[in-house]
Parts: sequence; C-alpha cells; structure tokens
Amino acid sequence: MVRSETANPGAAPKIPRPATLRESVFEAILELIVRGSLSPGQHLAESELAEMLGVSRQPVREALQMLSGEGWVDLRPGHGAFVHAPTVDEADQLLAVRTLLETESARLAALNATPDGVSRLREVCSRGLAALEADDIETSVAANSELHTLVTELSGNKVLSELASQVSRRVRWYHTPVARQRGRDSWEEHARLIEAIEAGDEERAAQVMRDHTEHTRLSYLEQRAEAPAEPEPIAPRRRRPRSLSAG
Amino acid sequence: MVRSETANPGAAPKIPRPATLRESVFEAILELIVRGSLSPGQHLAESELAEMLGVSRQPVREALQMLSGEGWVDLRPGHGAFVHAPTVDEADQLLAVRTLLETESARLAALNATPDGVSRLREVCSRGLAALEADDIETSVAANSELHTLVTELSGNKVLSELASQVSRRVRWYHTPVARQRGRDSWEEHARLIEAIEAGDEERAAQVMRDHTEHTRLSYLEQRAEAPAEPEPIAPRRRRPRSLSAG
DNA sequence: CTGCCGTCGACTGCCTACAGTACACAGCCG
DNA sequence: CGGCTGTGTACTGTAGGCAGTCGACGGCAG
Repeated sequence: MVRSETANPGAAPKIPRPATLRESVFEAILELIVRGSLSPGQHLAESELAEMLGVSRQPVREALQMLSGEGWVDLRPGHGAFVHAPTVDEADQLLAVRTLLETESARLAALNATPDGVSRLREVCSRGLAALEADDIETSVAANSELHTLVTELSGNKVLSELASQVSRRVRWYHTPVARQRGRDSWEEHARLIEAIEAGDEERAAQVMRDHTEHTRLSYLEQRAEAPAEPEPIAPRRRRPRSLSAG
Repeated sequence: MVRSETANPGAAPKIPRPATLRESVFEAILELIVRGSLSPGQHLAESELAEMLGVSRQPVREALQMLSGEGWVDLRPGHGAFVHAPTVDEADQLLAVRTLLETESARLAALNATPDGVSRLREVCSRGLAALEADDIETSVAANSELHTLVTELSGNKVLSELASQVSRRVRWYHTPVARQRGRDSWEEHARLIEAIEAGDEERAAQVMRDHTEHTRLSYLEQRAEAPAEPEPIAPRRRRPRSLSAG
C-alpha cells in the first residue's frame, strides 16, 4: 500500500493513516472547514478534493457523506457538497440545544460522578486556566472542550454524551472567537460547576451549566449582531473563483 | 438509465426511485431492519445486499454509511456493517434522551404554537384515536409518530426538531410492541398535551410530555425485563447461516 | 437591447475491476 | 493429542472510467 506520493503540496493538511482513507479525508476536510480555509456556502468538488489529498474520488465521497451526517456540509443530490452556511437563527437554535444537552449532562454528572471523575475535571480545569494565564489560547480552548466532553461522559449516558459532543463540536466552530474573549469568566464558571458536581448538587450543577452555556450563547448573538460578518444574502452560486487551497 | 431489471425477486422491498439510488437503498435496508428481517448483530455483506437489490456495491456502501450515521448499523472498518444491537442500558439511555428532547419541544411548542398548528395536532390526534378504535394498529402507531414529529416542529427550533425526530425514530423501533399495548392511555395523554399547548402553559405541556415519554420508557423496561427476548450474550460473530431474505 | 434556444463544459452518480487483508480451516510438528 | 503454521476464501477498501444531468455561455430572433 504505497500510494499518495503525489499528495500534500504543503497547503493541505497532512493525511496520516489512522484507519481508513475515508476517515483521514474526513478529518482533513473537517480541519479545512474549521480552520476557515473553506468558507461557508462554498462548493466542494470531489475531483478537486481528491486530487488535493492525493486519493481517488471514492473516499472523498464517503467522507463528504460523513460530514453531511454531522451537519458540516450540505449534500444536494446531483450538485455535490457545499460547506454548511449556518444562519444566525440556526446557530442560535444549535446553541439552545447545546444548553439543553449540556445542562442535563451536568445534572446527571452531579448524580453519578465518581471522585476519580471529579479529580480529572479539576486537572483539566487547572490546565486550561494555566494555559489562559500563559496566553496560550489554543490550549485553553482545547481544554475547554475537553472539560465539557468530560462532563457529558460523567453523566453516564453514552447516547447523551455522544449527541452533546457532536452538537458542541459544531457550536465551538461558531463561537470560538467569543471563547477567546471571555476566557477568564468562563473558567471561573467551570470551577463553580465542578464544585457543584463534587457536592452532588444536581440542581446547582444544572443551573451553573445553564448559565454558562446561555452566557456563551448571548455573547455569540451579541457579537454576530454587531458584526454581520457575511453580508451576502444573495446566494453565491458561482463557482469558486480561485483555487481551493486558498488558506 | 435502464438498469436494475434483474432486481426484486419478490422478497426484497420494492425500490422506487425518489432521487438517488443510495437513498432508495437506504430506505430499503432500513425497512428490512425495522421490520425485523435483519436481526440485530447480523453481518451485512455489501455484495449480498447489492445483488439482492439489483445495484452495485457503491450505493450500498453509501447507504450503509448513512445508516451508520443515524445509529442503525455499526461500521467496523475492514469488517463491514452489522445491524446495531442495542443493549438494555443503551435503549434506556436513548429513551431518556428522547424524554429530554421531546419535553423541551413540548415546552417550546406551548410557547410558539399557532392556532393553525394546534388544529393540526387535533386532527392527527382524532385520526389516531379513530384508527385505534377501528383496531387499525398500524395507522394508529403512524399517527402517534406523526403527532410527536408535529410537536417538535411546532417548537420552532429546527435543530431540536431534527434531533428529536432522529432519536424518536430509533426509539420507536424498540418500543413499538409496547405502543401496541398501551394505545388508549397514550392517546389520552396526547389529548392532555394538546390542551396544554393550546393554553400556552409551557410548564404543564412539559410535564405532560415528560410523564408521557417516561411512562413509555418504564413500560419498555418492564417488558424487556420480564421477556429478555434475545438471550444471546455471546457475540454471534459467525456468518449468517441462511439467506439474507429470510423475512 | 432583451429574451429565448442550442451547444458546450463540468460535475456528479454509478459501475466494474483490482489490491489488500482478516478470518477460518486443514495439515503439520512438537 | 495440543498448538502452530500455511493456505484458501470471502470480504472490504480503493481506483479508474463511463454515462447522465445540470448549469452556463454564446448566438439568434424579436
């Protein structure tokens, strides 16, 4: 299995080989989307992606389907894939759903968390806070998501945990810039959340998590309201004017 | 496009042509799963499905991926697809998540429902009840799911609605036998729910929906506890002993 | 100049074919 | 007789190629 020697001219994200090609391609395209190299609404031509990543169209197709399943791209039969362009409304609704899922997770975590789980929460929390102090925003944001994921896992409900992770991942894409701003507040809220979980106080844990996520949601809406960012109400059906790897 | 003249020997579900082949195949396999023609844990060979449906492996692969995305089958790389076999725990967790999503939907529906929406609810409700009286269980169950879907739609949150529909569809697979039993109680609860929504009483709507779905969940657990149904804790890794179309 | 129509191009959807791999069984050695 | 190894089979993962379809552009009539 010695292929893909023509791939990765540098701009494209590396494509190791964790398991199958389609998963590698999935990760690669997802990273392109999250990093903003592919703008919302943009058309994704299979052949182009295939050539760029040094694989055939087949794994690209399957990766696009996986991405569609998680809401990252829209698949219009006969027209191909388009990077999902969330409206303000939809983002708001997604954030609301996240609040719902994570609040319930926090409640259950308060009921079910083990001392070991709590200590893991503390570890992540201190790590994230340290990163923030060191101005290492990247690590801080990563710890943030790690902490939220951990809380959902401590809920003991795998279905809930998976759903919440998926929703949160998309949410994070939207509000990362927000997270950068209100870093310290966020970590203080996290600390209060952990206390509530450790105390086994389900109501308080739920309340803290609700406040926390709602806080995030409102910040997002505020930001997006004052900075419309994408003032293109007209559908950009035109084919992409320049190369794909314009990131 | 004149192919597939070798398909449908009778046992396999018809495959019309709504849009793309992969969607047809998706529907066909899903129906096989829901109807029980494919038992949980069973291995699904791509070639077999392909031959059975009169298509090539390609659309089958993509359909299996879609099914995997919605949790109907498990995709083990290098090993193929297996019909998802939910444990009691997982079913319980899924039902709990459904309660969460539908309860929130009901709350929002009470806040946002229009008079038109309420009358549509009433229409479905009376239709379902009539079907029950006529012993038309099939129609009654269909109306049941239609009503729940309608409630989620009236919530006004598309993301929530989609998620709830997806989860509920899986849930329905598990507890359909239960639904058959407690038909009348169920429709009385539905009527109370509609009243609460019409009155705009979000707390009551949420409470009624919570009771309703929890009621279902407990019935399911009860039933499954007393009738273990699938007493095969050993993983049936063996290849299917007989033909696929054994339904 | 505006609206319609034919042609062209590009892309998707699907199929066939090949390579690679994991499992199972049979035979062999200790 | 038990464990190990070799071989065979069946399956998945991937590549390349062909047909069908949709959108866009240029030319033509009004």
